[in-house]
Amino acid sequence: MKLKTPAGPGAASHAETRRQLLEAAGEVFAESGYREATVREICRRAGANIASVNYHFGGKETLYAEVLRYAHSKALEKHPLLPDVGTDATPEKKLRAFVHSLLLRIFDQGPTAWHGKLMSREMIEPSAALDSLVEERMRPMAGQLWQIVAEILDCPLNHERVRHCAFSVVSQCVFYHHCRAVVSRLFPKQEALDAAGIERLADHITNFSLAAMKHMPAAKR
Amino acid sequence: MKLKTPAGPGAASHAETRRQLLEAAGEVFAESGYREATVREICRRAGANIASVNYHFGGKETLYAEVLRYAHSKALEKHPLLPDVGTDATPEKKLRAFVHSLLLRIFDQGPTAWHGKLMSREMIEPSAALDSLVEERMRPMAGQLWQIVAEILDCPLNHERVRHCAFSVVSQCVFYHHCRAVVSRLFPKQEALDAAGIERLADHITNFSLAAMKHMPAAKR
DNA sequence: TGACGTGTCAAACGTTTGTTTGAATTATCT
DNA sequence: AGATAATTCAAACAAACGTTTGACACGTCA
Repeated sequence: MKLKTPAGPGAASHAETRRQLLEAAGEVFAESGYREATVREICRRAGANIASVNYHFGGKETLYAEVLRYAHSKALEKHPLLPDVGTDATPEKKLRAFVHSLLLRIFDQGPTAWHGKLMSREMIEPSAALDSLVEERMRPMAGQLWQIVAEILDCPLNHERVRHCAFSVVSQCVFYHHCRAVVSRLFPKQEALDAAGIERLADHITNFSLAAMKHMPAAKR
Repeated sequence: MKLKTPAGPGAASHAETRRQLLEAAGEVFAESGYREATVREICRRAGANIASVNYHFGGKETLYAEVLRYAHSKALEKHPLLPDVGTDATPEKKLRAFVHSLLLRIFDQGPTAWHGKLMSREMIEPSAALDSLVEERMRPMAGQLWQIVAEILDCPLNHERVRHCAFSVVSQCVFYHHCRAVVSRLFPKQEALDAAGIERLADHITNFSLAAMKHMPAAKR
């Protein structure tokens, strides 16, 4: 990897500049959204010239599409779909593992924390990239959860109640992330969601959902 | 209501122009977000001049704040917080009423369907207007829910568990709307959320949450 | 060395944005 | 009717945006 001296420009490689632009663009797009994000700010953070976006990607819109694909593959390589739970574990333990893993994925705060925010924006303003994202990443996840829930409920997999309860579980996981703007305003001194906070949140969601599924009134049909 | 002839303008009242601007702005802000929405498009839909936004509201940002407050009060007046339940009702019935009313507010599909979309955008991209909105509208709502939950849990109001469970209830309500892009892709023939569908969803969320709160393992502290 | 292709740079381009302006129009009151 | 304040209008404003441009620096091969 070649170091670029600030004063003497020039010798940075094609691929390296591309990568730095993608990383910077991911940050800025996640923070500000597509429209409010400016090419100037992206280039500033990437340490590149204003014209570099058009030179390397052809334009702002093409860059955004590339960033989504880049984020997708990065998230896949960091958080494999199948968590490490033995198939012989109790469904209760599987649910706990599923919830915890989902929370970790959502609240990932590494240097690439913009993946989650980018996806949140896709929820509200879906682009063409969401279709493949749902099919490749979310449908397998949903299938896993349904099997766990169906085991706990002792229901057939395609029962309506399985779907409802699975959504109830997922909804609690995504809530603190999606609505963090309101939550943090309601509780200014809310505990930071570090590893320990995520553990406790996972405990609450699991306990809440398990108690619910085991004691819900019988299905009407 | 007075019809305004395009050629000969004039006699629309101050309040009427304000209202039409608020309605048009609600639509456009919900469709495009704050940044992408243009004052020109808002004025075009309102049948008003480009300068009217600055004349009546002082600017785009002030208009947006007014639209948020307008949307919330309209939604609240259409679907009151706790409709037709007396203070002597059981906490179970109160919870059911709260959930149902919240769902109605979120999924309102009348000519003012932009309320929900507007709130979703505020969650992901909070503006300065969210602060007052949380304090004036959402904190009282949260207070009501806490009282109901505390009654059901038989806990003191400021117990951590009350807050967690209340969030679990709300999260289920907002999920189907917030993540509808994913839900509708997972189930292309998802049942439409008409009045009956909302009733059934309210039943599920209430049953799920009541069973959870009544049978959760005892609090650690 | 010299010519060529690649990547970077500062500057400028044309467009769109929110906002301002000053005249024109309307309503209200004496 | 005439005067005054309120409201609307077309036009123009400065700023910010994405994009384009032409010159410049560097590595490579003849």
